[in-house]
Amino acid sequence: MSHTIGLTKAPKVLEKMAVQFKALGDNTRLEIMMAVAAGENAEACVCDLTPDIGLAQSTVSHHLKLLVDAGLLSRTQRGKWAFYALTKDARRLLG
Amino acid sequence: MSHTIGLTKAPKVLEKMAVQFKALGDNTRLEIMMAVAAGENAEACVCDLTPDIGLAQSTVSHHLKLLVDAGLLSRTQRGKWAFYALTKDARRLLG
DNA sequence: AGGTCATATCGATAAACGTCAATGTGACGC
DNA sequence: GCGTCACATTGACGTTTATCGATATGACCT
Repeated sequence: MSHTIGLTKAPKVLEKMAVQFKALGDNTRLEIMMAVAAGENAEACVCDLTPDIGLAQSTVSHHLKLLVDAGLLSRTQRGKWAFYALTKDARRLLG
Repeated sequence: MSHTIGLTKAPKVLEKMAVQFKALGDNTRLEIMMAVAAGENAEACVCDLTPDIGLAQSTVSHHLKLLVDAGLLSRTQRGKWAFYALTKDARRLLG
């Protein structure tokens, strides 16, 4: 048992952590995450998110893609709408 | 009991979270954190960190200041050396 | 097929960021 | 006090990022 609390990670793991932290390291994206979490069934579509966030639809879409790529949001298409929900990683990091 | 898992936070809290996540959202700074955690007594001085990281001393110093400002590292001067250690926030986020 | 609605992508622009070399500061030893 | 060592700060430079408006895609309805 070491005193390092198992904090030392492989470069690949470190890279993923950096991507996820970077994705959450932005006020707008944190607000998006909160808005998604607060949505009905803990999910939300862009049409609900955009007015909440108060930025252009293209900007919100851009942030959503970034969060999905980081593994923090999942995307499900239902009809015309795209629904986003928090992943396990996101709940672990934000809990 | 709500389904939002208490994820909705006050703006001030959100701001602090963003600052901390942003600070950790960089490979170099994550490596610094790991190097500090791996140091003897879970602390390290700039002279030890700089060769580990492989960047200019001024760059390492810059990142250290950023991490201290984010509340993720503490700084203690002992003689000529400045020792850095992980804060509780840092251990919670990296654990 | 054509129209419309929801979302994604593109191109541009301004601000923020990571890095370095050079210089400043502050503590120690002689 | 003077030189030196450890670290911090400054100024500059190229890269990345957040944002927007405009345009493209893709699903539904008639």
